[in-house]
This record gives sequence, C-alpha cells and structure tokens, in this order.
Amino acid sequence: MRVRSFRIESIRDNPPERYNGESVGELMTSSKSEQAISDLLHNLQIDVTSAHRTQCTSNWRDIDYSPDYNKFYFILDGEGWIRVDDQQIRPRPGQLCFMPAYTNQGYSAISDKPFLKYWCHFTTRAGAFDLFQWIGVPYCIDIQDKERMSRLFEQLVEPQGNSALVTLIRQKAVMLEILATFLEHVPVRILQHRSEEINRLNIIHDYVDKHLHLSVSVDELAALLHLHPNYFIAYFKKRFGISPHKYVNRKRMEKAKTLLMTTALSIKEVAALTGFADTNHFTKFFRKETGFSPTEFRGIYAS
DNA sequence: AGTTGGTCCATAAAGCAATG
DNA sequence: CATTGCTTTATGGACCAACT
Repeated sequence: MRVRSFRIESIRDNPPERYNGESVGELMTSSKSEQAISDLLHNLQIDVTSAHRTQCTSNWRDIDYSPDYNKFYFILDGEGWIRVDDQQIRPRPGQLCFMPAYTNQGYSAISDKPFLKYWCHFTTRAGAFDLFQWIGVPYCIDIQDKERMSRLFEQLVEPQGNSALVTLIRQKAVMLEILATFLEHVPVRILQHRSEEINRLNIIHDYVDKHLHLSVSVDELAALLHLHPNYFIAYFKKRFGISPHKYVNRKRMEKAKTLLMTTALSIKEVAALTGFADTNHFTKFFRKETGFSPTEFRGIYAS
C-alpha cells in the first residue's frame, strides 16, 4: 500500500493566497480570476428548460420561492415588480432581467398593464455548481440593440431545425449567444463565498501550468492546498467537476495541441514537454483524447 | 530515425467507510 | 470539515513489433 505523506516543504514556495474578506467580492478584472472561471467553463453544460413569449395577466405573482434554474426576462412592454434576494426592481421595456438559481425571489404584476415579455429558464452547470453560483452579475440591464435581442429570444422560443437534434442544438447555441451578450455588458465578480475555492483552483492551475513538463502528481497538488490526498481528490472533483488527475491530463493535451499547431518540435519533444516520458504512451493517449495521432493532428490544424 | 500500436503489470489515482 | 486505512480501478512506462 502506498503511504501518502504530507509534504510541508513543497508548500513554502507557493503559499495559498488568502482572500481579504471584502464584502463585495473580487471584481473579475484580473486574468487570474478569469483563468479559474474559464477552467470551470471547460465543462459548462447548458440546458434550456423552457422559453416563451408571454403576455402576463394581472394575477402574475409569486413572492417567495427559490428555483433551481436561472431565468431571463426580456421585457417588451408593461410594468411589474421583481425581487431577487433583497433587491427590488421595477424593470422597464427594453431591459433584460436576470434571476440566478438558488436565490430567493419574488415577482408580481403591479398595475393593469402587466408585462409582455420573453422569458426562459435555463441552467449553466460548471463543476459542482451553476455558473451563477460562482459569479455574481447585475439583475437588470438596459439592452442597446433591442431588435437583435428580440430576434435571439424569438429563435430561442421557436428554434429552427430540420430534426429534433438540430433544433435542440440551435436552441443551445442561441442561449449561449444571449448569455454571452449579457455577460459582455455587465461587470462580473467572483461571489465572495466562492472566492476561496477560486483561489484554490488558481493555485492548482498555476502550479500545473509551471510543472507540466514534469509529471504532476495528485499528492503534490494536495500538498499545495494543505489537504490530505484522498480528501483532496474528492474535494476537487466535487467542486470543479473533474478529478485532479483528469484536470492535469486536460492541461497536458491542451499544451500538446498548442505545441503541435504552433511549433515544429518533434513528437518526442512535445511528449517530453507535456510530461510524457514515453512517446509510445503519448501517442496512444493523444489518439484516445483527440481521435487523431499527433502527426495527423498537426497535419490538419497546423497553420 | 521517427512514429504508431499492442500487451503486460507495478503503482498512482480514485472510491469508500469509519472516525475525530 | 478533514483525516485515515483499505479496496478497487485505471494509468503510464517498459518492451516488442511494424510501418514510413
């Protein structure tokens, strides 16, 4: 049996950064935070559970509930009231409202002119949580190009495709486009209660990045976070949706692909730079992951 | 020489349950 | 929440063969 020793000495040169505990959370201005989020986005799973264009009635109302899906309202006309956590909003036509999953919400008509709106329910799974359990965004924004947003929602509501398969894929594509447009126009911050996890993911990311040419063991990574290897594996997988070892391998493949596309290094050299002592194994692994042998891949994608 | 592929097997990684 | 001991699973390196 392998004894997993806890190696304190390997921690010193890379101490985990403590989050400073500010209430607002960290604005995602640094590439460091974006890095962790884009790591999470590697296994983003998007699902649209419903999408409609609805003329609400005056009894449109629910004042206390917590859905397990996110919602967008794109207001076309009318007026109404929305609450997310303790923030109350009176959205106007032309505004896009976002209500994150797992937060307490309420909504109500407030006059005899209830909302006419596009709306959708969707999830954006990233690791253990929904993307919006990692990041915080404003709940209501003005949309500049209202025609375009209307078109997108129309496509979301009535996705076009010559088969159920294509229709579903189109719908996901449109949902992603709406999401991207939304995220493009809002400040994104790391949610405070997730910042420690984001920091931890960043520590792992940086270490793996720097040591990819060596073989990075799970024990080393566990030591970085001062956690027992067995616990670390479970922790990492639960939070980030991928086992540490698979994460490292993903990084190795990303680097291998880049090297194959952008350099003329031999396969042997690429293997060495991505932590494979053995070219045979590198080739086999690469084919398993990409469906191509390294030289095939280079032939297809190298510029 | 360089690359790809197959099989074997030691051991690292992952999973599990008990415990503090 | 985190650690620990134990079991199961999967990986990756060694070695060999074939092909360009």
